[in-house]
Order: sequence, then structure tokens, then C-alpha cells
Amino acid sequence: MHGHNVFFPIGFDAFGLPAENAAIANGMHPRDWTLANIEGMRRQLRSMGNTFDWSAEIVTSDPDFYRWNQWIFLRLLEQDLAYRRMAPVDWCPRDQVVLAREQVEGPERRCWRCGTQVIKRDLEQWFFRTTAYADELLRYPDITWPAPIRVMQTNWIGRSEGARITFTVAPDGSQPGGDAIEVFTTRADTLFGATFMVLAPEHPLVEKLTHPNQWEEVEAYRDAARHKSEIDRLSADREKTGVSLGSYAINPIDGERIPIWIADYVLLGYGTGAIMAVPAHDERDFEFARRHQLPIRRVVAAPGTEDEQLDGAFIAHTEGERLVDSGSLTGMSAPDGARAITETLRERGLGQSAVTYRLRDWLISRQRAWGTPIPVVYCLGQCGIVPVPDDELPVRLPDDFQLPPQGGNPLETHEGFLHTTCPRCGEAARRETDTMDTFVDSSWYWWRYLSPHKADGPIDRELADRWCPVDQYTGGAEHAVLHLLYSRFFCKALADLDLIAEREPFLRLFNQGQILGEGGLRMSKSRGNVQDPDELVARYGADSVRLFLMFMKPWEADAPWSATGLTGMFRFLNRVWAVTLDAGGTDMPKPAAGAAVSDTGDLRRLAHRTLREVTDDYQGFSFNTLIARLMELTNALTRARGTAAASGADFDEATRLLLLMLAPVAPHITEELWQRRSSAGAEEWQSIHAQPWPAWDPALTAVDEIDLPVQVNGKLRDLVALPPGLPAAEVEQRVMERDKIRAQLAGKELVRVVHVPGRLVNLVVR
RNA sequence: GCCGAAGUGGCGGAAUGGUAGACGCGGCGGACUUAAAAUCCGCUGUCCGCAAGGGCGUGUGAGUUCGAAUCUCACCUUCGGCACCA
Repeated sequence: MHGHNVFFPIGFDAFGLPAENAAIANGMHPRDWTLANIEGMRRQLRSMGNTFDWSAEIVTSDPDFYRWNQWIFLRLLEQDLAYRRMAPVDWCPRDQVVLAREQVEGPERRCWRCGTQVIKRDLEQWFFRTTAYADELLRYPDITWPAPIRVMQTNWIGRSEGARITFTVAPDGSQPGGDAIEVFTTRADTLFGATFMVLAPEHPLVEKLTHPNQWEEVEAYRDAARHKSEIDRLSADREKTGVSLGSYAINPIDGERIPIWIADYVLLGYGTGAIMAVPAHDERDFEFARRHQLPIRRVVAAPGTEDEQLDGAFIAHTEGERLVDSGSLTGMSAPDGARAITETLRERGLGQSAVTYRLRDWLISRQRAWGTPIPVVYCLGQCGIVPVPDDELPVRLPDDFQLPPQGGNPLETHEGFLHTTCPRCGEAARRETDTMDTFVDSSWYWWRYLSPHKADGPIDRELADRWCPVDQYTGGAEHAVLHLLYSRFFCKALADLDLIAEREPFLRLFNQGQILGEGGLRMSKSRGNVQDPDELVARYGADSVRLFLMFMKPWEADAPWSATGLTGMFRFLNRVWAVTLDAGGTDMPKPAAGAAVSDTGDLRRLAHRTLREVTDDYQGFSFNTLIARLMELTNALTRARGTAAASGADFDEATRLLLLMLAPVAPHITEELWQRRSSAGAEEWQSIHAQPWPAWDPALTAVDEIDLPVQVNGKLRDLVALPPGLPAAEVEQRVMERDKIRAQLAGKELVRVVHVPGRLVNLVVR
């Protein structure tokens, strides 16, 4: 209606565990189960009147789509943005699958799909190197996204600036010394306060650095750490356990010998997996030092507070704080101290400034059959991991796999799929049986919508340049660090592969809310609280249901489903029907006395004002208030029905504008009414959805009379009807003449008159 | 614990410094009808009052302002995110 070309495609994210599990439960191949479901959803979406471009439909489980996942995977592999390595990973014991870090939720570390607590396992897995773009992902140039989403992503990426510092292991009776332990710290200024070191129990240097006398104790601790559950290990209020390795390191700034410990509060996966412990200035180190009687030495203090007793770590930065007890740097401000120490270490080759991120690489392999096969083979000869050549893509999922009754991945036992030959040397080879995380599918699908059948590449560059980035994206906040982060990573990676031009996929993001099940929980089949629109659509019509979904809450808010109020939408549309087709009110009992509308100009003005406001509301996604305004207009027209006013041109224009304004949200009934209006008149019929958006007449939207609120001491006391544009002095004079105001002012002293022209007058009295 | 969002009638919600409660649901009353349904009209925050009118009122308490649901501070509650990140 605004003359833009709009591309509004639809598709089905059809791979994944829910489909696979449901297929198992129903004894079907997941493909058959999925396609049957898609058929149902297509019908349901059409019944709601969604105006998708079905010619561009994508089904991600179709080989024509997933072959390009494989093709992109191979390009990322070439660029070292995809890799395989052994790592401690999150494993969901119920789904029997590994999960990406983003897919493990909450303090109890539960699987995002099934809610089971995950466990850590050391497994060899495939990763995408999202960390390569960590810094760029922190920038959001020229995109209009809700601030909370950006905050969540920023926190998730967790950039922190500091220094890497090398501690050298000291020689002693059992140990020649000389090994380097690298640590990361954000507080280089506290280096003089480092009184011990802590390595993660899994740190590779532990075995080498353990003194023979400590061997047994260290082994026992490492073993316990390995078997401890994730939750136990991560709960922050747990006692800080650890054991000494019996060896020592040299503090690179002052040469002091400090003991080396292992403790499970240091995580292998963050920074370097080792820390310098400064108990005076870090809560965790403080707690650990207290428990194990290690020295606590304060090295930063505000003047005059140096001798205060510490009963906790001193963390907060205070005004004027300076280094104390820090050799030649004593007296320096803390930030200068950090710089000086880092610089000194750099000169000695023992340190440098550094940045660390909380973000981990994206673990994309899944031990399940219903996903995109990862296109590599393991050569049983000499070649190791060999990528499948492009011209052998797609690596197809077999059509006949049997789901093993005991669970697990059927691809591992499918002889036809498993056995192949090495593309490099021709010897026997085994296919990779892991499939890709389904978030891979959703990370680039919108480019594929532009050319879903393109056979010689994933993306039509010319079309992508013309249509992308996506102007308006809609999605839930629950995808903040999942789909929305992965998609930004993909965009940057695909831009570096020169497949697309842009580096951000979605210019404007709107977080629509979710309609929750009764009880306020997310709808899901497993909870059995799914609401099906079919019955409501059959009973009230798609337009009523659509309107109600938009009217019941702000578009961005979550709310539990309740059909209370749906009847209001149905009644509203009935009134629209009545004012459009039966302005004379033949069905009305009889004109209500006193309801006659004499000034049809009022209807005109209301229609034009409504148009102005509704146009604004559409722009701002304020669907609920827009519908309310259309109801007001309809109610005014309803009151004029059956009166002389209803046969006039103003009434006719108002109903015409009403239909046009309503068309985007109630497409079916407005089209029908539009068509009937056209055939009643002489105009040749054209779809209402192809009409230009109407323009309002500024002369009609201008204020013609105001009911000026008059307050006395901020309390509303009167409303004074006035023409607009009256001089301030005259307005005030008229206000003062009002009986009510006189009564209010009687016996009081008028101190001040606040007059906001056109808005109100406030009389301040004493 | 840290970060973020929110708290308004019986219910969903409107109003982002200027008439609190638009619009809808529900409720009450009326018209039409033999009757009911549907439809249409009116009323509906709360307390006092026959009325005119007035008091109170946006989680709680303070503050800024002529004026606060809206801004500031503290607190309470709910929801979402993070979880020893050095």
C-alpha cells in the first residue's frame, strides 16, 4: 500500500531432535513425520491469511538446502573457521547428544530442549570459530536492535582487557625449573600482591610440576574434580578446595618464590587456565588463602587506609588509591601501576597486555541422525580427516535408516552410509556420522530464500545485494545468544568468503512477545498446553483471531493465552460490516432517540485524525492501540447509522478510510467489503491490498476546539471549551470568569499562573 | 550475587512531564422481542453525598517540579539473562 516491494517468505526449520524423537515414538522415518507436519502447518498458516511468498519456500531437511550447509562447512574448514578437537563438552544424557555452550541453561546447567542436567565429557567434536569475530560481534554498527539484546550479547561475549603474565617455575630438589606458567589478569597493578598461583586441575603442566611427595594427594584431587558434577563444581558459594603441587614459581616482578596449587575454582576453559592469586584484591583468592593459611598482602590502598585490617578482599576502586608495598612502584596510582608493570614485563619478555573473551567457539556436531551430515570422511589409510569434494555433495541421509531401539545414532550402524572410500587415496574410509546443529540451518536461510532452487551455489549474489541485509527482522528475545548471535557470526564469515557484501544480517530487529500457554509457561507439546487456532478460526474467522492476537497485548509483550475478549473482535468486525454495507441500519430496532448525528463534519474530522494516528501506530508496531482507534471510529459510525448522516459523503468517506486502515490486519473481510462497495458503485474493482495508503487532510486533523483543563494547585477543577490560537491573556481571562474557578479561588491569593498553550492552565494559590 | 525488563480498575491493557484508566472483556440497567439469542443505547476505579460536589487512587517510602503512572534515590515483588570468567 506504500508502494514498496516487499519480500515475505516462509520456510520450515525441519531438522532436529524434536522431530527425530517424535518419529521414533511413532515408528516412522523422521522425514515422513516431518513432511506430514509441514503439510499441516502450511494449511494452518494459510488459514490465518498470512501473505507469504510460498514460491520461495524452504525446507531445511531437503537435500537441496542442506547440501549448501555442507558446502559452506567446507569453505569454513578451508578458512580454519571450522575445526575438530578434543574438548570437555556438555553432554545431554537423555538426548544422547552434545550441546553448544549457548544451549545449556541456568545455574543447574540444563539441556535447552529437554531440561535434563547435562554432564561434562571429553569428546572430539566439530566447532565453528565464533571467537575469531569476537571483537566485531561486540560492535553493532548501523543496526537498530533492542538494547537488551545487545546487552545480552555483549555480556555473553564478555570481553575483558588485562595482561598475560609469565611466571617461571623455580628449580628445587625434584624439579629443574624453567617451565612457563602463563596467567591472565585484569589487575596487573596487584602483581606485587600475588602470594600463590592456582592452576585448573586439568591444566597440562600439573603432572610435570607435582612434587613426588604431593603426587598422591594431587591425583586424588584431580580424580575427584573429574567426577564431580558440573553443578557442584560451579556453585560459587562452595568451599574453595585445592591442593598444593609442592612446587614454586617466580613472581616476574620481584623474583619472589610463591607456591603453586591446583583448585577447581580455576577453569581450564577461560583465559589460560591458570591464575596468579592476589588474595587481598580478589574475593575468591581471599577465601582460598584464608582456608589454606596462605599470606594475604595488600598492595593497593587509598592514602590513610593502608593499615586497615582486611576482613574480605578489597576490590572496589576508591578515590586516590595508590600502590603500596610494591617496591619501586609504591606510590603510583593504580592505573599507572598496571601500565608500568605491564611495560616492565614486556621489556623482560614476561608479559604483555591482552584481551580475553568469555565467548567459546560454537560446538556444532550432534550425535543424531536427523540433521545435515558433516561432509568429511575418516580415511582408514594414511589421510586422516578428508573433506568430501564439492562435486560429491550432498552427502545424503539414507532413506531407510532404522532407529536403534536402545537409542543412539542410527547412522553409526548404517552400513551403506558408513562405508565409503577416501576421496584422496581411494582406500576404505568411514563417514562422519555426526550431523550439524540445526542452528546452522537458521544462520543463513534468508539468503537462500532469494534463490531457493539455485543449483550452482548457496546464494545468488546479485539478488542478495539487491534485497539484503534484511530490513525488518522479527524474533523473540529468547534467541539473543543463540540464533541472533550465530547469524551475525555467519554473516561476517560469509562476507569474508565474499558470498555476500554486508557484515550485519538484520538492520532492524523487533522482539515480538510470545503467547504463553495457560499457566504462563511456554507452549509445548510435552507440556500439553498448546493452543490450536483451528477451532477459533472456524468459529470466529481468521480476521477475528488475527485482530485478537494483535489487540490482547503490546506486540513485544509476553502473555498467557486466554480467549476472553475474542468475542469483542468478532463484534467489532460485525459493526464494520454493518456500517459499510447497511449504513441505513435496516436491521436496527429503531433509531434511538437523541442518537442522531447532525454534524457529519465531525465524522470526517474523526476519520482523518484516526488515519494520522493509525499510520503512526503501524510504523511503531503499536497494533493494539491502532485497533482501539479503529474501534472508536467504527463506534462513531455505528452511532450515525440509520440517521440522515449515514447517507452523506462524509460517512461514505469515513467507511472507505476505515476499510483501508483495517486492510493490513483484517485482510479477508476488508477485501470482501471493498469488493461489494466497488460493485455497488461504478468503480472498477481492484484489490484493497493494492490500493495506495490514503493521505489525511491536515486541515481536518488540526484542532478545532479544545477542552482546556484548568487545574488549581495541580488538581483538575474545570474544563473550558475554547477555540485554538486564542491569545494567552484572553484564555486566562476566560478561565478566571468560570464559576467553578471563582469558587476555588475565593479567599485565596493567586501566586502564579502556569499556562501551557493548548495543553492546560494551572493556577497556583495560597 | 551481577546485568536487564516490568509492577496501573474485577480482567487484558491505554496514557513516557500536563484531563489516569482510551479500547476491549466481564458486570449492571435500558431498547427491540410473546420470550430468548443476536443487535443497539447508557452506566461501570474507590469512598462520602439525595444531588451539586468533594476526598482518595498507578507496588512501598522519600525527593525534584506549578504539576509525576511517567524523572531521581532507596526498598519490595515478579519475570528474563548470567553463574567462581581471574
